[in-house]
Amino acid sequence: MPPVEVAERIGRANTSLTPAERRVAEVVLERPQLVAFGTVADLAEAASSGAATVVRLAGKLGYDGFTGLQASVQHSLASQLRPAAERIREPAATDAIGRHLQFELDNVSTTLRALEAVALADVVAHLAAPKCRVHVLSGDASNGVARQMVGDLLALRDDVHLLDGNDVAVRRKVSQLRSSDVLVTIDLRRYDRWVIETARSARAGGVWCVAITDSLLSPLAALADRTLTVAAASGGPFDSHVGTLALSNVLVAGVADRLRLQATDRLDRAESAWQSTSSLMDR
Amino acid sequence: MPPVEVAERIGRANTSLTPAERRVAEVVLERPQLVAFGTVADLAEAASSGAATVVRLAGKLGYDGFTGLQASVQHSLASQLRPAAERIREPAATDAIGRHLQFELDNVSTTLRALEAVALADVVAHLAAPKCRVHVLSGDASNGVARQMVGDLLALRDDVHLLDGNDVAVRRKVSQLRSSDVLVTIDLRRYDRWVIETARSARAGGVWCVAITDSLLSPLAALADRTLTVAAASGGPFDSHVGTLALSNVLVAGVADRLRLQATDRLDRAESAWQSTSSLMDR
DNA sequence: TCTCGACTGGAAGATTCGTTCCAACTATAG
DNA sequence: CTATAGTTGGAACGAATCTTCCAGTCGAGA
Repeated sequence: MPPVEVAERIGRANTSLTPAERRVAEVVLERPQLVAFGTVADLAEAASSGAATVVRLAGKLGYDGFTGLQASVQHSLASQLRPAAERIREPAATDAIGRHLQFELDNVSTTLRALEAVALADVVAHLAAPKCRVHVLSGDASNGVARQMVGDLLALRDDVHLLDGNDVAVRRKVSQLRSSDVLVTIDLRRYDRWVIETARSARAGGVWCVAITDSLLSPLAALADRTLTVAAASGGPFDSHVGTLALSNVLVAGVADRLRLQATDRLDRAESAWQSTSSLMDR
Repeated sequence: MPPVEVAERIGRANTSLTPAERRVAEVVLERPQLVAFGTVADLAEAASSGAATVVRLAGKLGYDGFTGLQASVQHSLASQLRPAAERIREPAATDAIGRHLQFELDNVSTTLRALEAVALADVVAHLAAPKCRVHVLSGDASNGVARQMVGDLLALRDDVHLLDGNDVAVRRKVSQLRSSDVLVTIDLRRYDRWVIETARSARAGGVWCVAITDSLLSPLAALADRTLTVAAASGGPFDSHVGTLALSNVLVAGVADRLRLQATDRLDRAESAWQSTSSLMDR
């Protein structure tokens, strides 16, 4: 939602900006109103820089001083104002992007609204249980989201595993499950047979199962101890897993909240490891 | 569309306005941007009145001079500028789920609104190019989303690869890139150094690069041919990649649209393979 | 360690802007 | 026709803002 004109120029000047100028540029992108309505001093304060730096940035971007930059932002904002009011009356989304936007907003909204607090708390409690092992099982279509969940949970606790690989490997892993383990199964309509069967055999072994699926009528829901439903409507050829990922984020945040002490310790250790190898960069 | 605050006051003072003041008030209602962005002189000229009349009107409306009137209009305009339409419906943001809901809705909304049609078309064209190979490179935190994208694209076309594994493997793969290839790099702030360096060396080899990142000021944006920005605000400990996934879905849908014939053929073959092994179930 | 260059923010100067004052103008009542 | 109250816009004043200049600071390289 930042103005296109200035965003374009900032992107072009990206490499030639000094640190202080970069701070100002970030504020310009993130808070355009401050540029449109505010003054040089306001921007400078928000960016923790001097007024001169603000003016220099404007010049570097090709504008005629801060006045030129401000005029550009005002123009962009004004053009965003009219259509905004008119689009509200007209919910019809003609363009492809707008159609996707509606689908995805609806997926997120439907998925999270359907999530009940008690169900969430129950699942989180199991995922945060200290001595259990967590296994994530996913249909092929949602494999990436499942990996995302595993990765996030691994940053918070040990013993989180994705059940994948070939059929033999999965069967071997499932045979090793303990009754104290937790299984998260993610699969939507057009269910993968092997996923269902794997989940069923795990359940038969006494593993506590939570299903993340598209309907309470799903075969997954039939064998799970808890079922969380997701919306996956899409404007494209495949199901959208945006709602699923949003749900995963809520679960992960819940686990992080429960494991605050251990998790922060874990994160700190990871952080210091990154620091020592300087494998992360801020800019 | 006119700001409620001033409209209210103008309506209240309706009868006590002089002719010239009335002309100014009309302009204020019909062209609020002129008040928000302009000066006393601008308003006076638009209303064919003197500057003093403008100031007098502001005082009559109960504002502290023109400055007060302008501040009021700016405030109203700024509130109309945000995607407040979705937030207002939400009753409150007290519970954890509601907070996540707001974050994720905003991520999706901001990300897809920032997507320009021409940029989308350009990226889709490259991703759908017949003879090129597509490589996806991702930071650790967005690994799952990257895999999701690779999986979806693989359902539509050949030669889509995720650049991962150990450092040596990645370097080997990068060294094999051709100038006709396409590289999709996904990484957000706290950029993984190896991702940036890998992308840079690929770019040096003439590979067409698209960056999916959180800001135009990202180091990725500096070296990419195209940059798509995503919003990743989160109520949890980690960045949310919901917006990124939504963007990926739009890209995938675009590619599917371009490759309709080949893609449907591909999907049909996959479908029949599933059918023959009955590896998918409807219920 | 020293030098040179780039970067940065404070301060002065120039400009614009908001406010106020007041003379000119208009309309209405006597 | 005249006088008075109300209205209006130009002009001056003071405040705020933008711009420019410059000395201090930091870091890289010799």
